[in-house]
Amino acid sequence: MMNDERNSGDGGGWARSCDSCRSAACTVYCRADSAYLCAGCDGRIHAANPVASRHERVWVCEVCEHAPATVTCKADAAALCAVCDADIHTANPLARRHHRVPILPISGHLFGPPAAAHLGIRPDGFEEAGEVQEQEEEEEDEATSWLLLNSVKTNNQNNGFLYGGEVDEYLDLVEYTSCGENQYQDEYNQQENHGMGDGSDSVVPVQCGGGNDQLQEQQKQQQNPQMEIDYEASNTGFSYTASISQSVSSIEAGIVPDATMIDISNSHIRPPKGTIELFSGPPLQMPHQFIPMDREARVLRYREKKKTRKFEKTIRYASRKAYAETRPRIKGRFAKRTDVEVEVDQMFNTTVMAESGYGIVPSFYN
DNA sequence: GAAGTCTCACCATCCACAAGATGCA
DNA sequence: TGTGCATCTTGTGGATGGTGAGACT
Repeated sequence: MMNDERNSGDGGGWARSCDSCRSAACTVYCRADSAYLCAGCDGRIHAANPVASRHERVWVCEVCEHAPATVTCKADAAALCAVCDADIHTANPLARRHHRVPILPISGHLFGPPAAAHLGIRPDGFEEAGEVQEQEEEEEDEATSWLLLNSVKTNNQNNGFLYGGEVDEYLDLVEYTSCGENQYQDEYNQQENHGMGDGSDSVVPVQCGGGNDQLQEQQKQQQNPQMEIDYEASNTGFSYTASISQSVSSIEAGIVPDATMIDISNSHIRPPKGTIELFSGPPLQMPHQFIPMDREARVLRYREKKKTRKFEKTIRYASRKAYAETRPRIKGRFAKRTDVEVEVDQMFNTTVMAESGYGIVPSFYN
């Protein structure tokens, strides 16, 4: 199993397939075995015995997905191979300022978001000893780095977002935990069990980086339900949005060249914690007519993706928003309702209930 | 120092959720 | 009487938006 050389795996445009199961895309490279493994096989093989569990593995490069990562870019929060690192961080003087550190090998069980692992954060949420102080210093460098990059982007035409640049890659981690794992699951469960807009405090799937685009996309998905897996392979790989019956940032679809489109929705599997079972089923079907994506396209997509992320406020409870908007205020602060207002409110509700037969909880589904 | 921009705390109310209490087989 | 399950009650904390104050450019 010698796979050290780049692009020696499967077709150039696709993520290298797992050397064990040959079906899923690899996520880690085991140095001891000289093997590229998917998360499922990695967990299976390296949990088999104590010796195997000590094998040091590294993440596969998040850009090309074909070579073991050699460095972690703190600013990008991404693990990159030497070639991608050179490509990305020699593009301009500001990119060269990104703080990169040699990739930290992973040992033991590989569960939990990759970001936490390759950023030196243990799965239990605690940072590794001795890294806290160092990270404080690094954070300053990062801030300088991406802020400067932002200012440059401002001069470019591709901007308009408050949080462009490098920091969004960190926020991807938040997205993953708060949106991918919880929100989407919750939404799916609610839709599955109750349907939309059943009058309760409905969760509004406004956006997780996609804004209204995602809402529109969701509506499309509801019209044409299907299981879909979206993985932002070129990004950090951690903003992994495994969604059922909804997904796919239309932003991506808008900017990624056609030649790369197929790859977007299929080329990847880096399942984070709790999602391995979800993807351990039948391997993804590769389309018969896929167009290989070269490195340039990947790097381009990687960069474009970072530029087009949106971070708008997410309204989780439309009813609360409605109540907040109708609530009396004093200098912007919520004020207590007067008795008169309460009475009027009750009268109104009584009238409505008499007419419709049931109460109404405001909901903002359009 | 002035002007413009940005960030954040504040407030009352609603509701999801968890824990405890209760009833029944 | 003890156990397990379902239902009800209660308490807690998060979410919500407009405004002003302060920090910052």
